[in-house]
Amino acid sequence: MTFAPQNLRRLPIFAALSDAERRAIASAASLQHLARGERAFSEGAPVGEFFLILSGHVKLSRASRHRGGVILRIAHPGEPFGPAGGTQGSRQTTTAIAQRDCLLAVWPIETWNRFLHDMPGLAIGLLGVLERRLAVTQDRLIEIASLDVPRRIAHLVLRLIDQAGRQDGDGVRIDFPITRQDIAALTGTTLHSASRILTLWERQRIIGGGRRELLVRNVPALVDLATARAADRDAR
Amino acid sequence: MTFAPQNLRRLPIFAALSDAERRAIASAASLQHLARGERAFSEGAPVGEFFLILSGHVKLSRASRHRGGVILRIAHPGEPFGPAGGTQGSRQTTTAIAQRDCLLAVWPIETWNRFLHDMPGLAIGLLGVLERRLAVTQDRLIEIASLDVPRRIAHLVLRLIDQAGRQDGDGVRIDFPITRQDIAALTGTTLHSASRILTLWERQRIIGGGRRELLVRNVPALVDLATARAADRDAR
DNA sequence: CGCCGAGTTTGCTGCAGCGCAAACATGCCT
DNA sequence: AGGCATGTTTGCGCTGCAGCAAACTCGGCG
Repeated sequence: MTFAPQNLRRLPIFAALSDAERRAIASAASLQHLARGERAFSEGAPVGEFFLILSGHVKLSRASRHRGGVILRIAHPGEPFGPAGGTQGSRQTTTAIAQRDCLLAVWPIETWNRFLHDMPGLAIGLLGVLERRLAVTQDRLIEIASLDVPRRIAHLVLRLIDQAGRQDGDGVRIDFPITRQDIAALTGTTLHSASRILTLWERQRIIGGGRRELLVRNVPALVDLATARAADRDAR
Repeated sequence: MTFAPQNLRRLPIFAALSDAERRAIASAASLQHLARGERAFSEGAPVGEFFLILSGHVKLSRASRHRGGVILRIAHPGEPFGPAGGTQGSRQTTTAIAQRDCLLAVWPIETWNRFLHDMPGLAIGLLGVLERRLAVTQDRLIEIASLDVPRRIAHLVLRLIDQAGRQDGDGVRIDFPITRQDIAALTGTTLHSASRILTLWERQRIIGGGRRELLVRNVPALVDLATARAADRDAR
């Protein structure tokens, strides 16, 4: 994605703005490159900027004393991250790490807040984005609170397909690198449990891939695994 | 709380509005009573109204085939519920049940959306509310993903104190009725596990109360339980 | 081109906590 | 005042999965 006003129009966050407003926002942005593994900010750091992903994927995680850490979400191209709306909190609550090389649009937080107050459509757009984010977070909360580990992972993979799936020959490829550890941190389990389950599914030809890769060969089977009632216990 | 514009000013959602705007919003509302156990809407029903709690507490829950169901949040006086921002989704994703008798302000969703577009300050206010809600939901996600059951319950009780605590003689009382089942559904565990833990804490004089009641006698002890590293395993 | 480290697989063991079952308490309704 | 429904406690067995340990594999770097 190039960073031009006509592309910005396609983004939900900017949908309710006029062309002039989009141009003003675009021209106030600076671009930032982030290599894989680099971080845009760390947990606890003062909030200084508002970020929008132009290309790449950013992992937002929080450390937890027990377990390795939990991933709150993975942000995809076109999505903002950093201070949710810009209005609250002066410290970052998460650490942002690039899953792959990224190009980011960046605004100083004061500039962003000025836009937010001057352009009513921006608040509306951001409201929609936050609503959607809240809905996804709530879904994950329900899953983690009520499903066992295999079902949680099945739901996660389906969500990843939805957010970042790309048709690829005989299946759907998740188009950014993701480790078993990441999958564990996204579903509230351990690397070991996640690895076991994915290996099993690979043997069943439901998924494929390798190191840092994830390819879903049989989506319907995954849907079954995600939704089936306990009673179908036919592992191995 | 009476439903008058000068009281509305104190609510975060209306903070950025002018008096005239608040009056317009107030005069467009209708009032609705909800007895304990009654529901404002059910999961899957079409979204028709935007709700604001004037008094009482409303439980927002979602059924899940496994487990009894999960509580997404408990909304308190001054908080809106129903369609998050009003902009997305035509179906309710949760069921809203009164934890105790409630008085609600209600707007038809079209009216609410009109306000949202005509009053820039309203979108800003709602944005802040959603940000806060998202932050709380994320906290819960982290807890449930990384902490064991006793710690999750300790965190929950502390959060309840924060949201609905009222000084009461020798301790802090949660000022709405809440069952062990509710506590289980808020922390992703079973009634039985929750009961065991709370009974233990009652014997240790950390909490008290009875049927549908919760009184915290020793807050620092709870903070310890919530934050202590695994290593302090001194039950009984 | 071989070493090294990051990522992954696999086995084994123990236990937290779920599932089931049943008794019990307490407030509410008639 | 009694009966009933709702909420709570408690016991017990079983198991999913965390926790530890170790081997293995691939890709990249010197």
